[in-house]
Amino acid sequence: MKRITINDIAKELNVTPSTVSRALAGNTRVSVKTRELVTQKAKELGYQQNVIAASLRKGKSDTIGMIVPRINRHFFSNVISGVEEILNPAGYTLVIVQSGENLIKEKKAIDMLLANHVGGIILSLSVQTNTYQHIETVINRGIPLVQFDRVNLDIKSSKVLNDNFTGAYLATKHLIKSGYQRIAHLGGARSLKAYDERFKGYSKAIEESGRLIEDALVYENAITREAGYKAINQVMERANPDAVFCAGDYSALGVLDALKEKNLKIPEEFGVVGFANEPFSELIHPTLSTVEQNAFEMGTRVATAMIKNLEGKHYEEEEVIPTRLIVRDSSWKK
Amino acid sequence: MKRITINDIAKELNVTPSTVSRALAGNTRVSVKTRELVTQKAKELGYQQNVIAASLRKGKSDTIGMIVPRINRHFFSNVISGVEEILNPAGYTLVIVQSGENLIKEKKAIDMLLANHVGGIILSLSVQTNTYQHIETVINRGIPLVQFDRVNLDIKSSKVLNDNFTGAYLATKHLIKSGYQRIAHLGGARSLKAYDERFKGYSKAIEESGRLIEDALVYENAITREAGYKAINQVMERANPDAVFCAGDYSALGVLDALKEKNLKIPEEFGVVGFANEPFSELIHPTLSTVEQNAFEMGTRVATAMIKNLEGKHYEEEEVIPTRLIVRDSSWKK
DNA sequence: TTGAAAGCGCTAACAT
DNA sequence: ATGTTAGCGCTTTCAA
Repeated sequence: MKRITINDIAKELNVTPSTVSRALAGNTRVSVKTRELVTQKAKELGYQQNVIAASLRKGKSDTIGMIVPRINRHFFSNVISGVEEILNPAGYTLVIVQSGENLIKEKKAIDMLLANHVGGIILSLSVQTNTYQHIETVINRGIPLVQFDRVNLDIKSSKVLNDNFTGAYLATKHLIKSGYQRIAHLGGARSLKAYDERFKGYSKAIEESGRLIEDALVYENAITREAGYKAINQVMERANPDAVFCAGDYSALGVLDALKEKNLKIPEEFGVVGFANEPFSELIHPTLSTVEQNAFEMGTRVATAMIKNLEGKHYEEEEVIPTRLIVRDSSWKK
Repeated sequence: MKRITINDIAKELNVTPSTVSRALAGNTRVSVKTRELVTQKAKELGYQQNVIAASLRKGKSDTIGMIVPRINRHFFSNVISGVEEILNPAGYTLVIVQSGENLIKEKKAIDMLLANHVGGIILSLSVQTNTYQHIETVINRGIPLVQFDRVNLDIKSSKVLNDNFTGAYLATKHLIKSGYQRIAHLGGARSLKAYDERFKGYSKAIEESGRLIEDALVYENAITREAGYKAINQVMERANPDAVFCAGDYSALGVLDALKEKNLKIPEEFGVVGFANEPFSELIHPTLSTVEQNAFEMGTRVATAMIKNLEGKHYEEEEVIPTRLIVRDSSWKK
């Protein structure tokens, strides 16, 4: 079962491959008649362009590489959907690779994508990433880069970010308004800007209310359910909180575990707000107040930025996607 | 910033590109010394193979295409992880495309992958798919195909399936043993084998217990939360069930909504078992009994089957991955 | 408006 | 053990 090439079409029509190539590309320097003839014959023979050959010749491809820490996270899989929504209709193909939150795998992923001559790379850094030469390589090769969510600000590229600061600020302010007095914060690794911003949003709200940031109320690096459970227990022992803003829904889950164990009433005796609006957050009991990140929209913006880069070059805007507080049963206090 | 090619290496070393190519491929017909020289120079110059050129020349590539209905489903994203786990270390690259449960997008995805000359295609059919020429095309092109989960049995290819039948059988049997009398079933589209098998497993267990399959207790095509809610309300009106086996966790969620609305005690007055072990199933209240599908393992098996196809050709085994009943609070009755 | 010719970077048959 | 040569399928100058 040999594949049909432009040469086959050329022979059948007694023209040259060049003409066929041009006709197929819709080049107006080919007569309308010939173009029609070619298109029709192509369809008749079941011709399909050999993208590989084309991109070898052109030195670039319409394949875009995307590196994410994990594909099975609600946030990332929705960003991916958003990216595809824009990229596919525009004629681009998306290759997705997982770094698994691992620097070495991230480097390999970039190597692989470069070896495959992708037209551009979309990247969200792994937690581990603390060295950036592999990313500079992308820039140096002149390949468009769009960073999102977990970005490195020093690297020159388009960036699409969540408004983590405002999300955290609103969440904390909401806890304050609800009447909670001693509001704790379970954060993530502050080396990542996303988590640092959430901490800053928390701090701003606390300070605005005329209170002090107490170190004893803040716990860094607790983003899993287990870590959240342990962290809140420690904070409760040392700082007597009556509410907590968690930098992630999973740690909030751990907090709920601990509170139930202690038979504390939620939200009457203790308020909880998470971050990310994971699907489970509205399914658990009590339903979890949280911050929505608009992952899908982020994806569409990322893709749009990539296309601009691909077309015009040197589009280095930094976009911020708004976040939105969702108040549910874990924090609303009459 | 020009890329280093084998020609550059060849010139520097005063050998021919062929030698470099062979050396890089580890061909033993090149002297050990030359091989070392080449490898070192390649590293020195920062050489990176141009995969595009290689695969144009070889007429095939190490890129494997994978088409799934949705990437943001727990099951599929975990299958993907499993596939990557095997494929990446083996030197293959995975391109993931979503069909969005849409036949037209599925066709386009296949076209795209074929145009990109992928070495093989991994596929799980969309719900809509009822025509199969586009898949035959893959076979006719001689490109290895591995189907998983949502497969078409008439198409000749490797297949990896869940043991839906046994999962459903065990789930239903568990409800029977727990003492429930009138066990309903909310199923999916029976045109998909997966859902048909679940229905059959349910039927077998019911019959074995000496009861009859009552049409009024069975509801087809309810796999979302909303559909589950509506379906169970209808079934309760017409057939007086005291338990239900749902073909999916989402419909089970809808069932729980309805039961809570009616103030029925779970599991005392009504038992529920779902299917898929979605992450939320152990987070909701009551925790949901369900059937685990071992998505990750399925992925590793799929990848292994693909590699066998890639190497030996015509490996058309049909593998079945065991499922496992997980009993939680929604069904255990003392 | 079309053709001729070259070449993207690599591999593989066929020498030597 | 290495070199020569040809060509994968396409695009793109340059020429006509």
